[in-house]
This record gives sequence, structure tokens and C-alpha cells, in this order.
Amino acid sequence: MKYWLMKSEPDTFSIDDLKRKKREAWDGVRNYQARNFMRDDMRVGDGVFFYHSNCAEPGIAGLAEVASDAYPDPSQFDPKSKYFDAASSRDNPRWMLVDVKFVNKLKRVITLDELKNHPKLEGMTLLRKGNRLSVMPVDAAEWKYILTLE
DNA sequence: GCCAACGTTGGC
DNA sequence: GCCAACGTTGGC
Repeated sequence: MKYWLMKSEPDTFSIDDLKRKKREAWDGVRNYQARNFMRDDMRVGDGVFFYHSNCAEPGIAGLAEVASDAYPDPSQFDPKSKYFDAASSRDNPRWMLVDVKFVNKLKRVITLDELKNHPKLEGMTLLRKGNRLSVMPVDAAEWKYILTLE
């Protein structure tokens, strides 16, 4: 079992949206490294930190779970979608995604600022300078430790 | 809205 | 295969 952190802009799709919908296809990822994590390394049941990015209070807002194997992101084939990719084809899809299901909303957001202040989390991928991945792995030890902060 | 940091594209 | 130009991410 692995652990992950997945970023979403709450104005677009927040932890409350996931709570209401219970399950969501994580579409729109257009970064190869992030795609590879979903395609190659995620397994059903893996733990996910749902992270709110590009907002007033960036941080971990809830818990989710990988709910499917990877499959082609349908939005890449939809000319009306902002995620449309003319270079991709159904025969040879470029972008893959997984479904994610709601587990719970944290009682409070564990903010980015707070995470930065814990020496035990110094090595977190999320905190690496210049990191822009929207899907990234979380160490088991980091996962457990962060859960104690809530 | 700014801008640092990074990824991608495409000419050569 | 290099690298300049461009686009995007995301914190602030």
C-alpha cells in the first residue's frame, strides 16, 4: 500500500465537492511524471491526501482513496474540453487517470505553512523547492505523522 | 497580479 | 541533441 498527495484548486474541485460526489475521475493531469505515478504506481486502496492549491489557505483538506486502476482520461478526446489534446488518439492515448473516492474531510486544513514548520517533514516531496507536481508520492512515515497533526 | 521555477516545444 | 522562447503552476 502506497500513499499519495493530489492537488486540486478548491475553486474548481474541493474536498466538499468530492464529499458530495463520493467519487471522481481525476481528469486534467497533463504532466508526464504525474501521469506515470497514476498509471504505473497507484493501486486501488492507496491512501490520498486531498490538497487544496492556489487558494487562500493551501494545505491538506481531506483524505481520499485510489478507487480504480488507471485508464485513459476521456477529456483528452473531447474537443470542447479545455484538456483536449489533439496529439492524442484513442488507439494510443497519451493521458491516463484514476478514480478517487472520498474518505473524510479533516476537521481543519493542515496548511502548507504548518507542514513547513515540522522538522520531520523536511524531506517531503511537496516541500521541495520548485516542486510543481500535482500528483506525488508521500512516505508512509510522513503520512502517519501528518495524520497525528489533525 | 507578480514572478520564480520548472516543463515543453520547435528551430537549427 | 541543444537551448531559447514560451506556457504553466502555485505560493505569496
